[in-house]
Formats: sequence, structure tokens, C-alpha cells
Amino acid sequence: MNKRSGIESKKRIIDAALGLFSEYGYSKASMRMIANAASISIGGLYLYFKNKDELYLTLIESRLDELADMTRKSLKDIDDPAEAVSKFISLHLAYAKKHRELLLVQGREHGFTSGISAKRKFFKTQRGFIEGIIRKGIRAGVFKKCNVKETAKIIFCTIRGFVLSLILETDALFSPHECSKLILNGLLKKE
Amino acid sequence: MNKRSGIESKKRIIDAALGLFSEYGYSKASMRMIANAASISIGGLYLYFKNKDELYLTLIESRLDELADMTRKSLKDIDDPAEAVSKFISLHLAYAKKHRELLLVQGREHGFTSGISAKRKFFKTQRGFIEGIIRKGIRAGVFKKCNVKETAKIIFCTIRGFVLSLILETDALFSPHECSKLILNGLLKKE
Amino acid sequence: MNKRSGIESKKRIIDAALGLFSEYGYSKASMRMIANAASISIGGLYLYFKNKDELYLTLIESRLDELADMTRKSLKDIDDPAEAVSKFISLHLAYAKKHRELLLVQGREHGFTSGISAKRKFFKTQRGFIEGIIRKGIRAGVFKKCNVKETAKIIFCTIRGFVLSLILETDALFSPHECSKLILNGLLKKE
Amino acid sequence: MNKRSGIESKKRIIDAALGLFSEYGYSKASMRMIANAASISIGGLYLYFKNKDELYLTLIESRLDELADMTRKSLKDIDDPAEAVSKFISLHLAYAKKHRELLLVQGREHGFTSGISAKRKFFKTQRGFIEGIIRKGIRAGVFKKCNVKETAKIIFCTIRGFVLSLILETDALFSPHECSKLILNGLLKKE
DNA sequence: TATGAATGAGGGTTCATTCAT
DNA sequence: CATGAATGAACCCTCATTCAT
Repeated sequence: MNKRSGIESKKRIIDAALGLFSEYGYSKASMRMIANAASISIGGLYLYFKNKDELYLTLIESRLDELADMTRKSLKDIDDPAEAVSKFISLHLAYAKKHRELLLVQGREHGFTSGISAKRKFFKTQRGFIEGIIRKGIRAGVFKKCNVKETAKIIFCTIRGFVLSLILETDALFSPHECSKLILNGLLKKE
Repeated sequence: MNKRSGIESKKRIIDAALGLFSEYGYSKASMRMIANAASISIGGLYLYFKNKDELYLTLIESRLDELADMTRKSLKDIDDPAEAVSKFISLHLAYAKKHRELLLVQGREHGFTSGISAKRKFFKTQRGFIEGIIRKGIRAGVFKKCNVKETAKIIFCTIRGFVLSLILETDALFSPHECSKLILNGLLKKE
Repeated sequence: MNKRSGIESKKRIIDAALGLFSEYGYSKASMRMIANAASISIGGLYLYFKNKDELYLTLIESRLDELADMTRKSLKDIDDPAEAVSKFISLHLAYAKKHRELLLVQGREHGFTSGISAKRKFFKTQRGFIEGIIRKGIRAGVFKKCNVKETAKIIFCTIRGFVLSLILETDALFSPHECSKLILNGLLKKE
Repeated sequence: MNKRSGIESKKRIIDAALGLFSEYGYSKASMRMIANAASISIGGLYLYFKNKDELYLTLIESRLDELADMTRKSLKDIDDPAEAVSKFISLHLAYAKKHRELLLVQGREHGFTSGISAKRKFFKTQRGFIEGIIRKGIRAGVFKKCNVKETAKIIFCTIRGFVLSLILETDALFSPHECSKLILNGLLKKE
């Protein structure tokens, strides 16, 4: 109603969409609902996003970028590989808890054809982080030798499973600490 | 037009629905698509299933029952806890690979309110299996002492993450063997 | 299931249809419902009636015939015009009360194109009865002179309104006696 | 496509619906038909009415309100009870003739459960009018003593029957004048 | 930028009717 | 005579998207 900068409007839309997609899923969250929640007209939505799909994708990507950024910053100053693994895990679990909405929102039901590349790239990057940590740990003689790539995948999948559980059954959640312990037990050389 | 046994028709519907739900998700797989794929008329669908929801739920539950059954049978004759953990993991990963379609098909976007109870019960049962194995391993002195419930959750989540990865990015998959190794490393007492 | 004569089946269907049409109206009473209520298969319905419309029409006509018959018989032996009017009114109100289902079931919503002729003929016949009575009353010097056709229509409409009220609002119903009184007051010469 | 004021569109819809409901009845008048007749898209219909039921109810209620209003205004300045009865009758018959479409459109087949309350209230109000007139006539010594409530019902039912006849068989209609005469004959004291 | 009335394809579902058995 | 699985048109309704304002 009152004059607002485009950027502000776009942000409001993204926030609204995030909430709605996460609560109802892609198909059941309608553009009208999003428009209402964002206090903008339906037409207004299309001023900022070409279509529903693009809005959705933008959402995903912005979250993914944010998490990737956080990861980078968090790990920069940690030298101990074990601590880095712990940090990586707890960071992701915490982020998932906070933004449970989107990390999973999609999975299926969303064409898959488009925008997935962004996600795939993100996944690759994150897995690269863990691989780096593990490799460093092995080089430093702190971790046992192991198949680095496979191990990274497993850790990543555990996190992913945690995220999924956030949605499927809340009582299946575990503490980051226990998770780190189990994984590090398998990773660390026995002194 | 041509007469077919009801059972045969129902089976064709289930197969078609399974494929379509898994490829497009619940919302985007339409009853028309399913009818076509099942070589039946739209009305025919409703001869066997009260509505889309029920069709969907039937699908889920039958898969879940099947897997629960397989688990029970597979673990019955295994005494070694480590082997049991391995078996549990490989069984689930294999099943997921074979039926990637459904185990995850849903997650979001499907009301969440209905039929989920069947799923929750299934999840609980399966987690109970792992807990049993771990407890037995600890009693037998093969596994270290640990928080049984938490550990079971973590293992289950890892499997769940694997399933999710089946859909999100195939190159994130790992071998059951590596997974067992990592987890057992963390579980087994070092001799 | 067990052998039954066609006539018996047909009767069962008619009874079931009567009840259902009257409870739900033509459109909302489905052939399946009728079949169930008549303890016959859907296909069986079509053995006795070409289609839904014909079933419906048969119903109407049979009721109409019945009422016309009753009227004829009831009035045959009554000589006093005033008594005949009373009888005519009370007979119709009573019949309407008993078969409130059908006399009105239709009105609208049923094509109108077909079968209405049967109804129209019935209406004409019945109105003819009243006209006859009135004419006789006037000739006999018991009734005042009046526009016979108009008066017959009015009486008939009052009855029709009563029938409609049976459905629309039960508390608008009046006693046959009061009705006769009012009408006869208007009809009878003051002695 | 072309912009039109919302009010105009709504009006066009109401008019179209009125005609279609009255011609085909509730069930057989489809939303598609109404949309076409109103020169609007199907979706457009739902911009103005939540669903078919609401559209239908709106129609009914608005007519009913209109008639109730007209009655009130017409009778306000009439002192003579006999004239008031005449006026009441002729007013209703005229209105029914003009809007034969709706006053009866429903009767059956429309759930009965909803919106009927509005109708019931209307009926009660209208009957109240007649009761008032009759009572006044009796008090003034113009009408004979009679069961006021019953008499009011009968008059109302006659009108209702007239309305029904408008639809069932046009040649059963009578003139308001004849109707008033018959009824007043029964009501008025013979001087 | 912003609005929201308007569109129409498509969704889930029902149901009269048919026909092989 | 009787069955009921199968059909498919049609129903009500939703919603992403457009466009005149």
C-alpha cells in the first residue's frame, strides 16, 4: 500500500514463501496464500519472480548459499580435525532445526528438472568440506586411514537423515554430540 | 471393456501409482495419469480405492509392512550383533534402492495428518530392532557401552539419509559395507 | 440372489426408488443407492427400467393413477356437494401426507420435457372432479353462483400449496376441516 | 479479459443463475452453464461466490428480502382488512408471476439443511402479516370469528399452491381477484 | 511499482449406463 | 434373470498466470 522499496518487498515475499512452502509443501502452498502472507497483491508476486517455480528456486538457493557461507566461516579457524567434524555436524543440525522448512521442502514433487543443479553444487561443496577435514585428519595422523569419499558421504547422509527426521518424526532426533561421538569413534585412531 | 479379475486390476493400479507417485510426487501425479498408466478408466480407479489419499496410503503401508517383515525374518537367525547391524543396514539400503519410489515419496506435501501413524509405528518398530541388537551387543561385551537409544536413532537416520540421497543426488550414495564399517568402528570395543 | 419373480423385483425397485427420490431428490438419488435399497444389482435395475428417467416417470404415474382411482371411488357415493368438497379436500391432504414423497418430488429439476403429460392429464382430471361437484352444488341451489373453473383452480391450488408445505415447513400445515370450512363458507349460500 | 466493475459482474452472474436454476433446477444447472450465460469464466464465478451453494442461497435470500420489503410497504397504508387481504394476495401472486423462477426453484433436491432457515423465517414473517390483518378484521367486526392461525395458513398455502402451479401447469392459474373473493366470502361477515 | 479481476486448463470425484459373464 | 467391473462424460472447484488499470 505504502511505498516500499523493491528489495523490501522481495524479502517479504521470500520470507512468506519460505513459511508457506515449508508448512504446506510446494503444490499446496498457493501463490495467493504467499501473496497474502507477504501483504502484496498476486500480481505483485510476478513483479519479482517470473513464476512460482522461480520463486521456489530462489528460496532454495538463498538458503543454501547462506549455509555454505556459515560453514566456510565456522571452519576457517578450526585446526583440530576432530573438532572440525564436530563443528560441521552441529552446525548443520542446528541450521536444519532452524530452517527445517526448506532444506527438505522439495525432495520430490518439484519437477526436479530445474534448479536442482544449484542444489547439487551445494551438496558437492559441503561434502568437499568434510572430505578436506578427513584428509587433513589422516595426514595429521589423528584419523585412521579410510575411504575418504565414502566416509564423507556417510556423514553427510546422516545429517541429511536428521533433517528428514525433523519432518517425519521428531522423536527420532539425536543430539549433535552423540552423533559426533559415534562418528569420531569410528574415525579416530585409538591412542 | 474386457473383463479382468479385480485383483489383477488392483495390482496394476498399485504398480502404476507407485511409479507415478515416485516420479512426480503426490500432488503432481494425477488420478488421470495413474488411470492411464494402469490401463484403466478414471472411474475404475475409484472402484478399488475410495480416493487418491487412500490409494497413496495403501501403497505406503504395504511397502512398510513388507520391509518390516523382511527385517524380522532376516535378523531372526543372526546371533552376532555386529553381523546383525551390518545386515540391518545392508537390508535397508538394498530395499531402499529397489523401492526408492515410495519410501520417501512423501515427506512433505501430503497432509501429514493421515496415515502417518502407520509410518510412525513402522519407524518405531525398526528402531526397536536396532536398539535390541545394540543392547545385546553390549550385554555380550562386544559393543562398548553407549547411549543405546541415541545410537539407534543415529543409525536409523543415516539409513534415512541414504534413502533421501537416492532421490536427491545419486552420487552421494555409499556402500553398505563402508557404512557398517564406520558405525561398527564406533560401536565395537577395540580388542 | 434367490429366485424372485420379475414383478416382485420391479415392485421392490419402485418402493426403493420412491423412498430415495423423496429423500434426496431426483439428481441426488443415485442408481446405485436405489439398487442397494432394492437389494438388486445395478445391472438389474436396467432389466426393468430403460433408464433413470423412465424409472422416475413410472413412479410418478403409478402414484397419480392410484390417487385418481381413490378419488373416483370416494366420491361415487356422495351426493351432498358440500360433503363432496370436504371429502375431496381431506382425501387429497391425507394422501399427500402419506406420500408426501412423490407428489412434489419433481416440480423442477426434472427435464420437464417428458412424462409431464401424464401429470398434466392427472391434474386436469382432478380439477374436473371439483368442477363437477361445484356445478352440481350450484344447480342444486346449495352453492352460490360463481366462476366454476376459477374456483376449482383455487381449491386445487390450496391443496397443492398444502402439499408443498409438507416439504417446506411443516408448521404451516392446516387441518382439512378448517380448510373445508373456509372454502365452504365462501361457497355455500347463507341460509 | 476486459475489465468490468465487480458489481456488474456479480449482477450478471445472479441474473444468469436465476434463469438457469429456474429452468433446470439446482442440480442440473451447472456452474459451467451459469458461467457461460453470465459471459464470465468458470473461475470468475468463484470470485463472487464461494461455491454453488452460496450462489444459490444468495439468490433465494435476496428475492425473499425483496418480497418481504414490498409486503411491508404495501400494507402500511391500508386500513380496511378486506382490502389488505386482497392486496396481500394480489401482491404475492404478481410477484410470483414475475419471479416464478426462484420462489420455488428449490423445494426439493437442495440439501434442505442449509439456508432454509432464511426461508423459514421469511415464511413466518409473511404468515404473521396475514394473521395481523385477520385479527384486526375480527376486532373491527368486519371478519367473522375464526381460527386465525389456521386461516392464515390456508391463505398462505393457497398462494404457495399458485406459485407451484406457475411451474407445474400454467392453465391452473387463477386470478387474484377470484381468489380474494372466495376467501373473503369465507371471512367476511354477511351483512 | 502495484493491483486484483479475469481466465481456463486441469484436478479429484461421481454416476448413469453397458456388457461379458 | 442377474451380476458388478468397467467406462467416460460431466461435475464442482482450484490456481498459476495475465493484463487493463
